Amino acid sequence: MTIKDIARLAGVSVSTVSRVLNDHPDVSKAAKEKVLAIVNEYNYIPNTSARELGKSSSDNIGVVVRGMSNPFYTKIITEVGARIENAGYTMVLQQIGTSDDEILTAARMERDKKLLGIIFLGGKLNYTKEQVSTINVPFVCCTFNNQYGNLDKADYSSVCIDDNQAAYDAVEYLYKEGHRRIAVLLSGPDDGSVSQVRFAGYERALNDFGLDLDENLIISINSFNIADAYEGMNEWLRNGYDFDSVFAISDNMAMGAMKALREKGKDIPKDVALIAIDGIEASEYMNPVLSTLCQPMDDMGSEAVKQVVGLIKGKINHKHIVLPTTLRAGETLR
Amino acid sequence: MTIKDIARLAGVSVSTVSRVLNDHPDVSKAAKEKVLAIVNEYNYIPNTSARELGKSSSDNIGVVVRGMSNPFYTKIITEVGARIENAGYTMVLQQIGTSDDEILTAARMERDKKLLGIIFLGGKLNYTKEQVSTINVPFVCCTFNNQYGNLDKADYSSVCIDDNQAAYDAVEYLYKEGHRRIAVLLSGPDDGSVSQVRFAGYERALNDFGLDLDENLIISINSFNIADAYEGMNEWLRNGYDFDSVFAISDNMAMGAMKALREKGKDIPKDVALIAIDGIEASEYMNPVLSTLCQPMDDMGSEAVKQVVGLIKGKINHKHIVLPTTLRAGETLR
DNA sequence: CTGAAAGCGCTAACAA
DNA sequence: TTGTTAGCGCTTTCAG
Repeated sequence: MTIKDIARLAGVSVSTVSRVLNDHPDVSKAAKEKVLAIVNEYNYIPNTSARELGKSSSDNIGVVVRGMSNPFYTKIITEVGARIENAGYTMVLQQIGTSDDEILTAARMERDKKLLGIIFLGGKLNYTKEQVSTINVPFVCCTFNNQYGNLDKADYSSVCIDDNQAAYDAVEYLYKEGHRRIAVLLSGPDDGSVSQVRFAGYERALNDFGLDLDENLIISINSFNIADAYEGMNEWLRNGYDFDSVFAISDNMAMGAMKALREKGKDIPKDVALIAIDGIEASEYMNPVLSTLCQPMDDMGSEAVKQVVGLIKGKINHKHIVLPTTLRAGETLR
Repeated sequence: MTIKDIARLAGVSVSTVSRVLNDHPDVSKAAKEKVLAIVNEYNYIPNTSARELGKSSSDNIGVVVRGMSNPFYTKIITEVGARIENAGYTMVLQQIGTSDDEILTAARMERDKKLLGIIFLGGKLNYTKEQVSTINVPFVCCTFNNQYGNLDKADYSSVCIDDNQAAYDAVEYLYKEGHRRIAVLLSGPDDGSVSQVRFAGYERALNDFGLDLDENLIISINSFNIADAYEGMNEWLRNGYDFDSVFAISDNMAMGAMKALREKGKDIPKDVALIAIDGIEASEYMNPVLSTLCQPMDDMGSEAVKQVVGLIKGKINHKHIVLPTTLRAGETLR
C-alpha cells in the first residue's frame, strides 16, 4: 500500500494525496474527504523513509541522550520536549548506549532527519574541533560542557551547573558539620568525565579547608552504577580506614553506598554523614532521605531549548549558561 | 555529500561505493581502499532514509517499549538486544510514551524498517483483532498477554509470569505470617492493565483464605508512579483504617508507599508488612530491602527472542509461555 | 484547486 | 570485478 495506490483508489493524483496527508491548504473539501476515507479504510501508513528523503527541509530539533535508563535525564527530556513543541518545532529523540558515539549519532541524524539544531543530553567533556566538524547545525550541550576539549567557546552552547563548585559546596557542608575525614566516592579520579570535575572540586575544598588529600579516602569504582557503587564501597570498607563522612559524586552512587554502610552497621548520619550531587527522584525515597545538591533539571531543559531555538533563528550567539544548584537537606547530614 | 560525490571523487561508480559500504564481496582491494579513503577524508555518512528505502529486505527485529524510563525493562532490553544480535539479526529499538499507540508504532516500523518480527515490551492487555490486523509480521508480547482482548491464541505469542497467581502468592505470604488486614496498593482495580490482573489474584486469595474484601483496604492511585504512590498512600493513611500489611502491585509503587508509612511512624515490617511484585534493582537498595516476587527478566528476554526468531524462520508456531516468579525475601516481611 | 514529472540518496538487478 | 539504470515511496516545483 503506497501513496500511489491511495491516489488510484481515491481517483486523484499522488500530489493531492500528499497534500491532504500533510495538511496543506489548497485542497478541495471533497478531495480531502475522499482521500481520508480511503486512507482509513485501508489503514494506510506513509513510509517515513520516503517522506524524509523527499522532503527538502524540516522543523526537527534533535536530542541525543546518553544512557537509556538514566533517570536523571527523564525529567529534562520531558521539559525539553514540551518546550520544543511549544516553540513550533518537532523533537527527534535518540537514546544511545554508553559505548555509542554521540557525535556520530548526531551527524547521522542531522543528515537523515534534516535537523535544524541539536541538544546533547549528557556526553563527553572532551570533544575536539575535528570531531564536531561533522556537525553543521548549532548544538548545545546540556548538563555538561567542553572543559577537557578544545572547542572554541563561540562554536557551541552549553547549560550546566558548576560541577567543581557543587562538589566544593558539598564538601563544605560536611566540613562545617565538623567532619574532617571525608571520603569521596567517584567513578575515576581522572576518567575525563564529570567525575573528574567533581573530584577537582573536592580537592580544592580540602585544600581550602586545610585538609590533606588522603589517597585512602578515595573510593574509585569504574562506573556510575548503583550496584558497582555498592560493591566498591563494600570492598573499601574492608580496609577499615578511618572516615567520618562520604561525598558521593552522584545520587545513584550514594544510594549504592548507603546500602553497604548500613550492612556494615554504620548509622547514617550518626556514624557516617553522606552528601551527593544530582537530586534524582529515587534518592528522595531512600531511608534516610539522601542529602544532595540538586541540579535544576527543568531550568536546564528550558534553557537548552531557548538556546537552540535562538541559534536556529539566528537571533543569538553561542552562550554558556551556568545554573545554580540547591540543597535538598535530606537526612544524611546531621 | 552523497554516494554520487564519493563515486566521482574515488573514480568509480556508485554501485561500487555501495558495495564497499555494505561489505559486499566482489570488490577489488584497490577499489575498496580508494573508496574508503575518500569516505574517511570527507567524513561521508550515508543517508539512512535512502538506504532503507532502496533496500528490498532487512534483518531487523523491532522492539517497542512502553515507558522511556521504566527500569523494569532495562534489563530485559539488554538481554533481548544481545540475543537478537546473537541470532544474526539487528534490533531496532523504539521507546514510546505512555500516551503513544504501540500498535501504530509497530505498524509504522514494520513498513519503514522492513521488520521481520516484533517484540512488544509492555503494552495493553486488550488488543483487538482489528487493531493488530495492521501488523503483518509475527509478534510476541513480553511481560504481558492479551487476556482482556479478543486475539486468537494462534495469532500471537507471549511470554510473561502468571500475574494473577503472583498476586495470589504475595497475599499468601502475608496471610501465612498471620496478617488478616491486608491492604492492596494498585493503579486501578479495573483499568485494564496488569494492575487489574493482580488485583484479581488478590481477590482470589482473600476468598480462598476466607477473608472478606474490604473496600477500605483498596488504595487506588491512577498511575504506576512512585510519587503518586507516596501521595496516595499518605492520603489513604489519614483515614485511619485498620490494616496490618500491604500488597503493592509493583515494586515502584511499594517504594513510594514505604516512605509514606515511615513518615507516619509505622515500622516496616513490625507494624506493617509489605510485599510487591517485580524485583527491580532499585528496590534492593531500599531500607528495609523490599520483599518482592521477582520476574525472571533475563529469561523473559531470551524466551521472547527465541520465539520471534523461531516464528521468523517459520520453524515454530505461536506459543504462550508462562515463567515462574521467585521470592526475594527482603526485609519487609517478618 | 489539481496533476505531471523531476528529484531525494541509495540498493540491486542486469549487462558487460 | 565493475558500471548502468531502474526503482524504493514520497515531496515539491511548475503548469494548467
